[in-house]
Amino acid sequence: MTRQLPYCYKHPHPAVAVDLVIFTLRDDSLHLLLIERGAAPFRGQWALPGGFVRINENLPDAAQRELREETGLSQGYLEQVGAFGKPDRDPRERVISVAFFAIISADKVALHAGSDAHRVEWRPCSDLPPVAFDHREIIEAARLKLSDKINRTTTIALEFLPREFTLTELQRVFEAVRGESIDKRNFRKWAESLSFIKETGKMRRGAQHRPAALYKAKLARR
Amino acid sequence: MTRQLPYCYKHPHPAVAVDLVIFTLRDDSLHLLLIERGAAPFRGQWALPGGFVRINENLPDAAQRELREETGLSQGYLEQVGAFGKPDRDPRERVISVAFFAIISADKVALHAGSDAHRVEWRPCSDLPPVAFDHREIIEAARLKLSDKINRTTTIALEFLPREFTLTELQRVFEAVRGESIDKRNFRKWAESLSFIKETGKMRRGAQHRPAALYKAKLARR
DNA sequence: TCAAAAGTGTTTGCTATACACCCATGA
DNA sequence: TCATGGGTGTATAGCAAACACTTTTGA
Repeated sequence: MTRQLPYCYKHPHPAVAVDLVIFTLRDDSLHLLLIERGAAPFRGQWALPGGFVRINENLPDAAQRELREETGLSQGYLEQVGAFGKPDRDPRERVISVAFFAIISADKVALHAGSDAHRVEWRPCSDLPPVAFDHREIIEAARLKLSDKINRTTTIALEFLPREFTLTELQRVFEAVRGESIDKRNFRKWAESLSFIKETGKMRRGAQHRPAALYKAKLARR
Repeated sequence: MTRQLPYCYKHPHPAVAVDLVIFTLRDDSLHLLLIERGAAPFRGQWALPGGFVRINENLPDAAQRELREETGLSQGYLEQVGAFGKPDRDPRERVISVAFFAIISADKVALHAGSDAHRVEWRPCSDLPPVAFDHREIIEAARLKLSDKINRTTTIALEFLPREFTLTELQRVFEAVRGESIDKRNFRKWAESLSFIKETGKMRRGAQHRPAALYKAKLARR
């Protein structure tokens, strides 16, 4: 018995996990990463990537580790959404989940099917399948937090974009996150006042229309 | 051995606690509740009230329970701040703390010294003593969240006040939370546009100055 | 030459801020 | 009568939103 269950406590302890809501922009719309669960419970259902926190691991480190395991990315914006702990949210045992949201730019992702997952897929936020556990609730909280955050801390919009980007691409980020379209002239006037981006002098050519000026962050990222 | 440590798991589990940042307004300034710890670790030091989450208890319920144990109040605004989980934040064992902030009106408090606390005191936010664990960090996060929240969700300002209040008292709430003074005429003009308060028709008399009109929430609280 | 996105200004209304004096009361 | 907070209006500047046409390219 002690062989199989070697960690003993005076009082009952819950397990603690991290779950990740990983956002990206594809085809001008907000997507997030779901995995198809390869093990019970909820085997075969879609769910957020996540896993248990190691006993000496900081919460953001655990989130970072899961992010790397699912996407191959070792950097990317990460922010805590909060703790979710309804007693029956996991049928196995009491599990408190600390949710994080992450933002990554679509051009940098290499998806890895994890050991306990069949498939890993980007799904549009506007059309999500049913998800396991209380992950729907976590996703809603993360979306709220993200749209709050992008309004306050405009710079994180850049996390969705490659190093060089056009103003229209930047506009699409705000439109996707806010879920509404923005007037082009008003947006560009407002973007001029942003102090954290600058023109590169280069142009993006090759499309069947007028070339677009390329911008980048003033402070180098990544 | 099994007698003393009867709860056994295959993997190590952290303990999970809730900690409370309980705000109130006293003498026109923001205060929060601290307890003097009566037991190790940090015996004799000031700390936030809190305790372990029971194995079948929802997180907000645990916070509500702690709030009641410390203040005698069974209602009051409660909102999660987030999870704090540095591996060494508690010297006893790995403890993940889920912090909540609460708002209560000073006129309703009956402080109870808990079983593991010597003293329970209101302390001004502007002049806090050193606190145990990572509670300073939790307090800062809670203050940020509170001032965010009061700007977005104006109605929670009422949580600081008795059922009937004057406009000056309401102004003091915003001033204390924002940490800056507000022009009286601008405030009152803005307050007129609030749809969730109304005049009672009554006046607060008895002070050595002109009586003040009393207001209350349009929707009955408590 | 056509389709498709890039780029560009002005007007209007609302909201935030600055600012100073008289009023009603209790001691 | 005096100290104390209660109560009131106007002017200005800055920001958000509405709104339409010309330009440049690749196919």
